[in-house]
Amino acid sequence: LAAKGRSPAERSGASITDKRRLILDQALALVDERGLAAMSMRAVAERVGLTSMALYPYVGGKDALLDGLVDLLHLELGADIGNPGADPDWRHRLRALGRAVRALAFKHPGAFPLLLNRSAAGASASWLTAALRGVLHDAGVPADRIPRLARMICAFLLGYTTGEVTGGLPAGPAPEATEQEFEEDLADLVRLVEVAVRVA
Amino acid sequence: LAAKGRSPAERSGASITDKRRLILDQALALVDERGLAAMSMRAVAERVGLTSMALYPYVGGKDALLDGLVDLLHLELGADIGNPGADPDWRHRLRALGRAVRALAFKHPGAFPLLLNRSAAGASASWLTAALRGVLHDAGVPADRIPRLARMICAFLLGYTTGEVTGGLPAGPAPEATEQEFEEDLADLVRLVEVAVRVA
DNA sequence: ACCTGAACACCGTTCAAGT
DNA sequence: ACCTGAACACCGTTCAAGT
Repeated sequence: LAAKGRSPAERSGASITDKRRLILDQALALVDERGLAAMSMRAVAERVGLTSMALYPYVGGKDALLDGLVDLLHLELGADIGNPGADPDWRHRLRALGRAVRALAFKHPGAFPLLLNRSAAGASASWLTAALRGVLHDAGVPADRIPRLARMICAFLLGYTTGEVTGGLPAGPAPEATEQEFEEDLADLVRLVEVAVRVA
Repeated sequence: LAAKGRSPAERSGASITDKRRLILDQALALVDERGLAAMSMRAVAERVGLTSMALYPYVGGKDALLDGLVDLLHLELGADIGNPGADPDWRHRLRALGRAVRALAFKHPGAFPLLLNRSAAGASASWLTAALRGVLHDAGVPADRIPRLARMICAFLLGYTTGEVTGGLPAGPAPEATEQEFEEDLADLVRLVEVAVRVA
């Protein structure tokens, strides 16, 4: 699954950081396939073609590895909605953001709950907040209300989608929200922002 | 810490289920004091005064024990806001609900994230949803919108407070929301409900 | 420089055996 | 009936040793 039998630091590529990334990618793939509980240092190492002790210089322990996965998820989220070519309609952008978060959750159901469970320290972590604040700014929300409202929406999106993926939200009849329900909920979110503008 | 040197099933009390509860209580206390990672079967057993193998008949494995903790949290939440003597003002009740959830999070920061991370299957899990639906009903939200809106608010409250307790929400300057910020956010939540009524 | 073997102190869980 | 001892297959992590 990893690159074919390459020797370490082959051909003097920038491999210190590349290898770290390779390990993180394989760890995420493992979590996607077999769940978070199956992600042991030994299992990750085997997937990469090493022994567990060899991972430590690159990812520094299991806890740090989990933080690395959180970073990876944030990066993927950032890539899914690139800043360039942004829709001028903030309503569209807010919906797109919501859909991107939800898509990430379903793509990585095992790892996604880490986002809300581990502190969002990394620089890439603030991407979602930045995007939300941009949306609120364009919506005309007064500047002093933007940080709090962005935080609220972030909490809602992560809580909602985490709940879908873990079953943590006591649902009605269906365990998961349907696509359509989610779209309606996004519409309510848009309305909340519109109210925040009018109240100003 | 547990009851003084009682023999098992002492005096033929209803001890099968009592002992289970005792174990769960001690497990929660352990998580409160030393964190979720420190909660091993062996550590819980030692706290109760048994060996780890003796726990299995009562709580049935570690995974089931964690589900038991989730149930305990839901029960505590239900007790914190008893149905009787409910404030007739739905706005007050909604705020009280939010504060109760937040208080629970800070009382059990280690265990609280389990609520969103594990499926809410137990009967006591639906308590929060039921209370929210009651609030929305009294607010005059049309019946067909209540389930979805209750789910949204639940997702928001759990996501928000989990994020506070874990640091999982990329915050602004301060890591945690202040009490006052939270109150303002609750006010926004009330407004969201008011909008849901008007749109009807 | 990069990796491994061996070892340590822990896990969750089982099952036969104790009282 | 209720509990334990011993054992199994795993963990995360360290460190001296290999190449």
